[in-house]
Amino acid sequence: MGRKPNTDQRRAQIIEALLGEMAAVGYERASIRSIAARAELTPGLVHYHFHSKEEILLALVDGLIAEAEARFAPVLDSAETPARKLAAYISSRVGLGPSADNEQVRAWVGVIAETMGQSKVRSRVARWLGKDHAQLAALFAQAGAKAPEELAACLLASILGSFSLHAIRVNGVPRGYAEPQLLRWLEAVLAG
Amino acid sequence: MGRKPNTDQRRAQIIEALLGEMAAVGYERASIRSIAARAELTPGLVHYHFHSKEEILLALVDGLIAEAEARFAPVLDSAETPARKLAAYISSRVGLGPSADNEQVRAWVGVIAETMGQSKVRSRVARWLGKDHAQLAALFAQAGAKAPEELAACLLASILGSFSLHAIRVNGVPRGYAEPQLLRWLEAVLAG
Amino acid sequence: MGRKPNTDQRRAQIIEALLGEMAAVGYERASIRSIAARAELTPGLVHYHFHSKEEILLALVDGLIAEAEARFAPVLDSAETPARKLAAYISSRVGLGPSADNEQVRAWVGVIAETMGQSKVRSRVARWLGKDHAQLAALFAQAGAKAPEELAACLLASILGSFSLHAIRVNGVPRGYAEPQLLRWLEAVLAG
Amino acid sequence: MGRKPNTDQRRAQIIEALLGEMAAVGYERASIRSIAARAELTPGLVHYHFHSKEEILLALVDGLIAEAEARFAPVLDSAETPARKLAAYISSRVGLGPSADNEQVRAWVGVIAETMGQSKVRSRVARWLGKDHAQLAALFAQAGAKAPEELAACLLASILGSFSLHAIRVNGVPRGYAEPQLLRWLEAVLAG
DNA sequence: AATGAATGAGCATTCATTCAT
DNA sequence: AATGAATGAATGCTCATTCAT
Repeated sequence: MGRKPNTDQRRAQIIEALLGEMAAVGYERASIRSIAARAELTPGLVHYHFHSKEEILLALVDGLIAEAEARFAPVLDSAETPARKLAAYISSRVGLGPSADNEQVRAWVGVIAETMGQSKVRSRVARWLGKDHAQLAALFAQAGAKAPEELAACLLASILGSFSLHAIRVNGVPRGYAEPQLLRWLEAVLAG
Repeated sequence: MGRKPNTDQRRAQIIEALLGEMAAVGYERASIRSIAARAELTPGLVHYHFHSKEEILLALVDGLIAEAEARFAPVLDSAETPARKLAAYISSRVGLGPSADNEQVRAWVGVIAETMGQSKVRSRVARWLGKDHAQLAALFAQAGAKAPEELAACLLASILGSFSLHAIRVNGVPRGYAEPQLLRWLEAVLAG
Repeated sequence: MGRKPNTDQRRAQIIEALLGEMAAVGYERASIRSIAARAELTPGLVHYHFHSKEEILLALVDGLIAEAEARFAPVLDSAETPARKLAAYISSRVGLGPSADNEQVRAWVGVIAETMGQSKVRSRVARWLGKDHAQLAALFAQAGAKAPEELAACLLASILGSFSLHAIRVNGVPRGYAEPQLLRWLEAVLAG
Repeated sequence: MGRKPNTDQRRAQIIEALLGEMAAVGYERASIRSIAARAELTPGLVHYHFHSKEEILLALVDGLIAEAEARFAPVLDSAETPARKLAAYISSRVGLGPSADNEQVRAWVGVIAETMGQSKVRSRVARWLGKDHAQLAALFAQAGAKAPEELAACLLASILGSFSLHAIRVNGVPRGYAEPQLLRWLEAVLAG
């Protein structure tokens, strides 16, 4: 009857290891060896569970996207007004708490960079951000704001940028600045 | 007697080629060969003018920073109030026009990613952003805004993020959204 | 499950190939490619079994030293007087017979040269020769010879030099001169 | 009328620089650049005065041989008996004094190693040592020693080996051991 | 499912040498 | 005589990937 398949667990292990490597050294400098070492596996086994290095990256990207969506979806439903939904979006993206995962934020910066040279990564990320953008623009429109598409873009940019700023570790940048300031901005924008 | 040095020109050529490669495929996938090919030089000559690949990157980073500073410095002096200086900063960073260089923006995204794995790149970028952050925070303070350091960070993040968003080429994001929306945000924030 | 390791055999193969290359062209001109070709392996595999070229050299040096020691150790114990031990030492080093390995002698000359630029090689060789020197000096002292440390040095030098002379292939130098002449010298020195 | 040719001086400068580099890192690791730097010249100029790197080495070898011969020739004539001539030979080769040139000794070890891979170097060194060997053998024969050719080989080996031992810097080896011990050996050998 | 050997292309870099000035 | 740019082959090494066990 063979042994129990553990593919799912192994894949998760490997994806997690790539996340760590990307946060530490970036995608290109993460080798199959170093990923395997971090996952406490052998290099051969990594290729048994993933056809290629790119495939691990794509799985990681899918996972990061799914997690981000999972953080927003429940609040989206419970918030009642467009304004509250927008506020919930902001909090779900940059709010501190268990989600303020250093490695994940750094991995995102790496993913964004890979976006430029790897079309499959780009198409996944662009499709997701496009969807988010449309949703946010709709909420801004429902809330009666002017130039809702520009506002949505501005919000997305601020969030992505806060990841970069965090990754660069710039001196003088206060911790946890993003959520209150973006909420303040949201209020002003919806008011005027 | 002897041959006229042309190192300055060659170095500029090579740096420009790296800029193009980074915009196209990122730093790690830019090989000395591809850089040389883009600059129409031989690989050996690249190493004659630069000790290492990292050195080219550092020169590129220095150049990008110098250019960004050169765009802001003149307007800083001519603007008379802190509010106008902040507005000038925004325009100098994200304003469209001859400076809206596609390649440069994409190169910046690559540089930010390299920030995570190459300490020399990080220290240069972080030092520069730290200086900018301090300057912006001071201007916000002079303009009487609350939480000036957070505002400065928020502004920097929005700018960096607009580069990422641009590089990813997300569907639905309107062109040139950043300048008007950031100026709108600035106004609101300074109004109180 | 899994594949049987053959690293030991492969490493031996590679070390042997370096020995041959060193005898033929010296260490610096022995490339990983030429070593691999001689061992009938691919260059990548050489680096799979050895981290670096230097590591192969160090393994070779260790092997040469171990072999030299293995040739002397048994006779050391069976010889009964200091004089006989010294004679045994000479024979074990320069005696003709199955051990008069042309390649090995030439490799030694290469190793001695590498001693000058590679500190790890030097420290290994110097430590071993230092031990031998001390042992020889003690034996000379026990045999009642004057200036035992000088004699030990002179003996070591004569042996090393015989390797060089052999490698250079000087015309007129008779084969197998070293053992009888060094034994003759030993007798004279112990006599008076 | 053009400038005064300084080729001879430049060539001497370059040869001297190679000597220093060989003593420091060996022939293969001495690059034209490093040789030029040591000679305080430009790399291009090195190739103006020497057609190739090998040519510099050959000139250095010729110089080293000429110097060694120049040290022995005068004493050879002034010494009256074969025994004294042999003693003079030993002193001229390993005697301390102004001739105990560290760099030169180390360079010799490097030359001997190059002997193995570069036939032109080998032929020069082998021819010279062959001449010396014949001369020494003749002197031993005139002095009535048995096996003069073996003795001559043994003497040459002892001298070459003392260079190696010096280059390796073995702990415990007393300074200046070679001359007295070789003279002692000479006496014994001629007596018996 | 897992191991570790094996491959071959590619990498940054070094270097002797040539050449225009 | 001298400089410094330019070339192209070679080097040690890394790495994703494949494969036998």
